[in-house]
Amino acid sequence: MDSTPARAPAPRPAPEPRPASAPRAAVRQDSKAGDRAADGALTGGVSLLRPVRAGNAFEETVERLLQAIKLGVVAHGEKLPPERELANRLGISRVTLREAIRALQEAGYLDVRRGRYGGAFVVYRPPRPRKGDLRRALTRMGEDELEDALTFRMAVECGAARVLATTELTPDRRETLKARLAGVNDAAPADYRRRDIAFHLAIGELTGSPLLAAACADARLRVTDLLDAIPVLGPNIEHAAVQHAAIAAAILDGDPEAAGRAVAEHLEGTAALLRGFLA
Amino acid sequence: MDSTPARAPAPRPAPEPRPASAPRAAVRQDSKAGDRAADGALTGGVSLLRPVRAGNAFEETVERLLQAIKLGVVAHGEKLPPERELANRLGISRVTLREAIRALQEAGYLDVRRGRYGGAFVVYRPPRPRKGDLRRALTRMGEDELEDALTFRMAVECGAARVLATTELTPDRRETLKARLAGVNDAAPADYRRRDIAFHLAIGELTGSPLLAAACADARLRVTDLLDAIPVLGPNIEHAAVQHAAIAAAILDGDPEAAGRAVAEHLEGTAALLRGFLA
DNA sequence: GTCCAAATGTCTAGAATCAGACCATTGAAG
DNA sequence: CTTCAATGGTCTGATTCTAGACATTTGGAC
Repeated sequence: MDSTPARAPAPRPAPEPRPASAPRAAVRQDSKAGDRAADGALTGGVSLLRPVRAGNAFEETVERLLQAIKLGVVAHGEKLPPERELANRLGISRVTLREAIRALQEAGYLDVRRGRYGGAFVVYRPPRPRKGDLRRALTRMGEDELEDALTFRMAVECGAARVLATTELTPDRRETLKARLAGVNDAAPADYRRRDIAFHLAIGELTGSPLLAAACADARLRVTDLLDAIPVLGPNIEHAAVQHAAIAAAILDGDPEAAGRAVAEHLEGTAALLRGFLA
Repeated sequence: MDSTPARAPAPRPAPEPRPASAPRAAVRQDSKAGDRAADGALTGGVSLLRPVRAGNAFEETVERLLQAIKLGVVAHGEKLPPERELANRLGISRVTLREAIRALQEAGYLDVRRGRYGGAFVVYRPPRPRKGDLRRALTRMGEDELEDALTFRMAVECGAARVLATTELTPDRRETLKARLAGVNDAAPADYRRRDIAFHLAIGELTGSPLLAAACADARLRVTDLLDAIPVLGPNIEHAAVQHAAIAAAILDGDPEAAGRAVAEHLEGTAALLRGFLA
């Protein structure tokens, strides 16, 4: 602790649970909404006048990198892109990026080595879930937020699957989808979640729409902590395998409705699983 | 041009067209994707290592407010919330917000009055579209980006409709949906777009998921400039009315598949209309 | 007519962020 | 063993953004 850098004397890589100011009230049904529905002001203000930024650049960067690590986008043993390039891609200055990396390093997610062939290597494996993890994770995000995340994910992934099933897919892309499906089924237990994520993200990415791909990734990572907190059980895996197969089949068949339905069923199952562990 | 303020000597409320560096290649099909599909690195990096922020706070704020105005969330003659409150909701400092408001004022979107009952009043009506507007709007965003936006919107709105049709709706919410539908049908031509937007946004908002509502708003505003650039024609309105009715009916019926299909058809129509004007 | 509340307008000090130049370390190639 | 290229490490000055105090304007209530 000799030469403390300019800022962030105690950076918090796991951003403290937000104040969550008001006590939550399940899905408030804004009763005034109906009044001026026909022609008055739109209620849209709620969605448009929301915060422009989620936090300062440092916090958002830590969050992003942590997501990339937890989702397995950069797997254990791999390294992040060089600082200069990464800073560029993230649209932030190198200084800020380095602060974020340092925070993740101190939190034990990264191992930074210098010199040629150096870099920021990921040293992190999803921990075996322990009892109480789920409760703790839920406390951090709140019930409303969970419902929000689940609903969001349902909509976005169903939509993506539907779109993908409508698209004329190149052989390349068909292969990718099949490979990802096989990947999940072949996965060792320790790697299951990562492969599962890969399959789900593929649906978004194969549409060729960066916006949609980003939305799918966003939707998924909002439930990562929760899902990481429940054990991967045999029967669930088998159940999921059937559903995954149905999703892939519907997409490859070019049947949008079936694709949407299959995804909905699958995610409904996941949501039920989560709720089950909470009850 | 006498007393130039501290910063932003020439704030650009309509952000200059991004460099769009490389010549566009329609939906690049990344042929390397298949290789490591099964177990290697996810391609997800594309979505996760994207820019953390879209610009500086000032630019993003201008953009947001402009969207709120163009989407009609704050209609002509209404005023924005007080600066302090708005700055709070947007999560930025009052100084930054004021700069954004000033820029919009100088660009002729807002009329700011002080004193009690003062505020920033919207003085803007969507201009009558003129020939060439569409081309110009498209030049600003690029073809890839247009396809991206259309795909994104398709997925998100279909998903939202599906979710909404699955939900048990309160009478209140059913009424809101019906009212918005009626609103579009009753609209004077000048107000048509605003009411149309209101109907579409309602689908997202009624799900009760802020994330989903925001995604729907985001999806819609990415095509606002384009849609504002094509005239509102009688036959199209009638066609849209039928489709709107089908969407609402499917949702109120609780038929997710029909809802998804109806939205897909409607948006396909809109997309075709756009492409038609471009061909 | 006076007062007051609600709004915009102004200022300042300090923190966060940036761009870019330069230094230090490392491991491979020659 | 020397050299070199790729990488992380450090520093600095300028810019942007923030928080909060304080000033001014306005129109209604009494």
